[in-house]
Amino acid sequence: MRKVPQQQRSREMVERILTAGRDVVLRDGYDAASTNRIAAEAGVSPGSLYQYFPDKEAVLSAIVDRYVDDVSKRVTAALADRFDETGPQMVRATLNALLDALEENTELLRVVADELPRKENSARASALEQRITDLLSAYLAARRPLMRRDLTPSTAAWIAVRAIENLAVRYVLEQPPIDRETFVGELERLMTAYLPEA
Amino acid sequence: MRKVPQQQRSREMVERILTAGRDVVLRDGYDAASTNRIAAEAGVSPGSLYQYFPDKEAVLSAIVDRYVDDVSKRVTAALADRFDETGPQMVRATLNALLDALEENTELLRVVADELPRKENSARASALEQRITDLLSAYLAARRPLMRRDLTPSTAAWIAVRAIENLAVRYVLEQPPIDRETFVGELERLMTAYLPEA
DNA sequence: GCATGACACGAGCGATCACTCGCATACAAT
DNA sequence: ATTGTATGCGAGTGATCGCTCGTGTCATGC
Repeated sequence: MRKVPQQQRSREMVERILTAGRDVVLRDGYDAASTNRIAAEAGVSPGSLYQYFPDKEAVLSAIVDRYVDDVSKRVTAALADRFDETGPQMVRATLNALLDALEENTELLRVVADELPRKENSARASALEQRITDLLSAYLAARRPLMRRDLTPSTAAWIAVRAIENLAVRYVLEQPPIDRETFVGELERLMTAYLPEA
Repeated sequence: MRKVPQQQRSREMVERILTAGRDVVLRDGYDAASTNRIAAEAGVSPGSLYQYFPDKEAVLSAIVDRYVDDVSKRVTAALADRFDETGPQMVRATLNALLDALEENTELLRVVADELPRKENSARASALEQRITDLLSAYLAARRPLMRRDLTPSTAAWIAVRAIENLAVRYVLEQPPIDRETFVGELERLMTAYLPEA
């Protein structure tokens, strides 16, 4: 942000720009979301937009951040809630929270996951991934005595987290002929089979 | 292709355009790969480029197609070679072929997987995914008597193929602190644990 | 009510882009 | 040699883009 909006009307303008930007992205696609068009959609002049955003990237970044932060919070909250329960319950609860969050706005997910170059997302997404990976890694390390001796917790966590995350996103976007209950059950099985004593 | 090159020199020109395009993409990134720049890099005029390619998309598409087709062929070949062996061997051989193919040109993989919007890839990548999914699905169906009764082969195949593919790509691109032997072993375990009788 | 800074405007700048077209050249067949 | 065609050229077109800046309006403190 180039300048902090101080008056009520400017704060409202920033808000209008963000929601207009999201609307343009949803309606016309990510590539068509030019600053001029977002400003027009928001009923704001291009110059006004640049009073509070340093460049185009900042506008779109703010829009995507809102979405990713929302998903992030819901998933980490679900995981934290069940952190003391058994492995299968943890997987199930976290996965359900993730699927709920992703299914709530499939169109925005499609833009973020399919239209944005991964590069621009990696910082955001990998922040969440890393947080979850660390949590799971710690969890596994605590249970290490019960597990295979040769399995490094961080390795298992790296694999498990990426597998689950990607499968959940693909499931929501591709809508394969697998009903959700079955899907959740299978991923639970996949994880408990891989990490049997967790 | 707008026109089929008939003489030797025009075929060479098309070749020069494709390799120049790949070089530009690798050096300057996907977004910077404009038709003018590719033509300049190839030592060719923009007009000439458009004699054999209908539009920009066709040029970049041809470049990416080459790469994806190459990876595709190697992986399907490896899988077909081991199709009559046991599950673990199949997984190991296929995964090794995939990792070999991906590691051979990490930079191009990065462009295709990280800089290209997934949308533009989905047709290409999902063709491979679908082929492998079908193969694995048939394989599992043939062994169904040995397996859990409630597990639909196509469901298990969908999950297994996407999990392996994504994990392999991410492993090559992110280079997590997991050595390759361990990684292959873990994915083999992940699969054999999930599909124990396969 | 007046001054001051925050706010909003929108025409337009400079750059880039995908793509075209009129023209010159090289090749192949006769 | 001549002719028809395939090839190649590159300046140029029109459109779009991100972004600026000079101008005017509004809110706020005094």
